[in-house]
Amino acid sequence: MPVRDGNKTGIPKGVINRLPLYYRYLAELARQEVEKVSSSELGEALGLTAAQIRSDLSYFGSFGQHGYGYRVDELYNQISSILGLDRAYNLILIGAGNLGKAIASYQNFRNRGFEIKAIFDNDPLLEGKYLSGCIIQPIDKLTEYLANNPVDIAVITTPREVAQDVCNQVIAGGVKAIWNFAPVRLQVPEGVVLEHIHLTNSLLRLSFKMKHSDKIKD
Amino acid sequence: MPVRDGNKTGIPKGVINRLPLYYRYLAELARQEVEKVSSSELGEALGLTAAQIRSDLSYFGSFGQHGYGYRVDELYNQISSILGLDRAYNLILIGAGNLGKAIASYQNFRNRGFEIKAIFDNDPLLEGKYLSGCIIQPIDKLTEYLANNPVDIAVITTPREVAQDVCNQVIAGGVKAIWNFAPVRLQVPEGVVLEHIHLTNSLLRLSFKMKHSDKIKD
DNA sequence: TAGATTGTTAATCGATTAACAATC
DNA sequence: TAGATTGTTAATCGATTAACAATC
Repeated sequence: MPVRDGNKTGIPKGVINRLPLYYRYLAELARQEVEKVSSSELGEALGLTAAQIRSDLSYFGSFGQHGYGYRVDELYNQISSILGLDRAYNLILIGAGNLGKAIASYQNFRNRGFEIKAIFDNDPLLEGKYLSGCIIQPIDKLTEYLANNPVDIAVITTPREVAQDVCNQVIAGGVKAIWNFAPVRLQVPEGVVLEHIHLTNSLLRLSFKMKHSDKIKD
Repeated sequence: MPVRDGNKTGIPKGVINRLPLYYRYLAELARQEVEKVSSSELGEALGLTAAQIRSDLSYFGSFGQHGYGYRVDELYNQISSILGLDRAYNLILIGAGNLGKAIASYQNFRNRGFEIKAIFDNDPLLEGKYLSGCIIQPIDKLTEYLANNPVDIAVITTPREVAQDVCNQVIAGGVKAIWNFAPVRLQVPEGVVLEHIHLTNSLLRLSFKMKHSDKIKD
């Protein structure tokens, strides 16, 4: 499995954004029991060039066959593995407000091996209630929980005021990945990975595009 | 107000992503009653180069003063206007499940002039209930509503199966902007703008980063 | 084999950064 | 005026695309 690039230069962000697209489209093809696909067919379907798809894949190895294309099931498995979907993840969720409830109830993640194991919230009215099969615990139980249970990903759906504090706590407890929904740029040390879903920024981009739709690239 | 670029080449995506950052940080500075800020101070705070900030702003005009920097309140107002926040928007929300409820209850948008005026859902159990001050209506009232009320933005929080169909309906009703939370790539005609929040893609990126944290750029 | 499509290199394109004249 | 910082051009960097030898 020759890899185009050592870990000197790294994987460009655009590649990381496109991998989930490939994954999802290949999942769809596999469901339809399509056997093979070429980079130009993939490009056609996803609005990308064939060259870009081949180039993206070549960061991770050679998965196709000259003159044939890619076997759908094989490429799907390879990309699943590249995305880290060949294992299960333990999640905890901090903040059981509306957004936290929505995420806890969302089944798409669970189906792919991301399971919420514990939920924390500071509201005494929520304490002891069940949400998606988890009992809601007060946040001062968080450190104890982290000391006794393996946690891969912390999902932060708290108000912005406490998000950084919660973030620091879970990092202190050894969590290495944070999925943040609070509207604040969290500071994390080297070695902790972070994905941010920022609803307001997205809405502001939409508003911008409405005002400037004539002069937007792409 | 000399603009660096006609609408020949357009505004790069990166600029659109950064404008909300500038907006939010300037709002914070204004709240703290800071009077002036330089591009290097902004860059420092946001993890960007001073040159990039000046370059981004120059797409829209010249807002600074040589030898001084930028007046916080003035730049804040200018960026607000660039983002289209100098007016109000009428929103409708289709899909009153967990995610729809979370968004309807989220006050951050309303404070900036984005107001949800109507909510639609196909579930007969929800019909007639109130959510954030709106009565939940069946989706077959949607076309009639669009014919009689101005709608700037449709928020789609339906299941993926019906999202494209709902999208087509609102576009047929004249809506020019769609904020999509359903896990599907919506097809929209020229002239309709689209912002997509894709929770699963974000989680897959996080998973990827966990597996490859050693070889990621930036 | 002939036809097709990969993987990869070279060429192109676009975005970021550095540098600096303009100027408050 | 001297010092500082902008707005913009030129240089650099990185990502995308085109081209093609390798090969199934």
